[in-house]
Amino acid sequence: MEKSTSLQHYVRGPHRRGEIAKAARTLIVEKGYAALRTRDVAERVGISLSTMHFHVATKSDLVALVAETTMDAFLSLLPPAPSPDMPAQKQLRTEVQAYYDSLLEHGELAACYVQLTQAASDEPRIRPMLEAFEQGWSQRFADILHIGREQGVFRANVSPLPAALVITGALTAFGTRGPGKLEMFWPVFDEIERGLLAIDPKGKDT
Amino acid sequence: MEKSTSLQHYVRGPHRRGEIAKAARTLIVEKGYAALRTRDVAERVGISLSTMHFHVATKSDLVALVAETTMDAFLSLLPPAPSPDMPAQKQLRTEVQAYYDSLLEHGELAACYVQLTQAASDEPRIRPMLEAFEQGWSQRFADILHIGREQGVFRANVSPLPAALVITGALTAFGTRGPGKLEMFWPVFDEIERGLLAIDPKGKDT
DNA sequence: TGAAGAATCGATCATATGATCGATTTATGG
DNA sequence: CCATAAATCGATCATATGATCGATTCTTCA
Repeated sequence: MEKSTSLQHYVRGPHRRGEIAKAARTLIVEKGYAALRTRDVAERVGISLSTMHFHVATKSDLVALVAETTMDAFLSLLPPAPSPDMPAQKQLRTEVQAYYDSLLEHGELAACYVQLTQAASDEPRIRPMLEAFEQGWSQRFADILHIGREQGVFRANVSPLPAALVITGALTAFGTRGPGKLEMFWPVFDEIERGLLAIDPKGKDT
Repeated sequence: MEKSTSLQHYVRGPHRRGEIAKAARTLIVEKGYAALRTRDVAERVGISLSTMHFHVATKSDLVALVAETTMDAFLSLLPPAPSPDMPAQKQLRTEVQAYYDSLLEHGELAACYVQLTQAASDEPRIRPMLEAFEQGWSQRFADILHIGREQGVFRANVSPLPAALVITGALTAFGTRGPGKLEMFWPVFDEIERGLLAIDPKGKDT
């Protein structure tokens, strides 16, 4: 239990903030925001509580840092912005697939997002961030739906924004439920898609 | 600040547990489960911390008590169980209307439910309760959808359970968002309904 | 090479919080 | 009307937790 020989103490630059943010996110996902302890974060990084406070002054700052990095990471996983020149049904699938992949490969992000939602009552600073994120995400779906309606692939009476809220609402539910519950993901999306598609009897047009 | 003349101390019977549960629920809704303090609950009821512990031994017991009473209260607001002999579209509306009413008149219940979801990590005892509740609620919608499909009011290719998850997922999102966001409730539901209804060209049958 | 500053640590503080204990007060049945 | 149990309270404990302080070690660069 004695210190290993090669411990390279003393990390320079802003690297430690990244490590701290990551550790905090992991702990938030594992035990929930309510159980987040600055001590545990420091221990996870392998530094003392004091050092941790040196890099991130207060717990409030820590939460804000986690919120920033988490949502940035999430946004970087999204496909290109919706385009009127691409088939809408495919764009919808792609968008949802990206979310599904994020749940599989980066489940921490969605799970952490849910926790941050709870943290918002303690930390009003992060609320605007969360709202902007959620609104932006819904808008992507609304854009796709609008495009698809123009293209005639979706029902003519689709209301883009409400329909987008249906999608984000239904899919967000999978972020909260633990893994294993993911088996209903595609059945749920398929059901949504069936409800959106224009009835195209016999594939004839006009 | 001196004790009012007529303070009827000493409440007999199990009445205090009810008061405590109610106070705890209110506080959970106001400030979130993470900020729930046994002291605050006691103060809200108007008793000392010791008395509070006399009636509800531990904080864990308190949370379990809140979970029980909250879900019981919620269930009591639901309409009669789905019936194959009634028009499914109307039953669906009724079911959703009941939920909407509960959000308006008893927003504490849905809000508290969301908080209890978070509490589940600290308090494993309440997890089975929450799961049973959620499963039961989704099943009600699944039953209605199945009935409606048989009746021909809903698409023949509706999958009851996935569609039910779409509904509960989309509607649950309104429980988390604060009031004021409720204006999108019915547009969202109308969109869901449009996606479910069988195309009934010109209202002719067979 | 030798300040100067960046990074780290151990010790400690101040407070919050769940829980316990013993004493006291009140209602109730016999 | 009084003895017993239920209900209440104040004081206190034990611990958890965010934060601070001063000393120490390492890195950098002039």
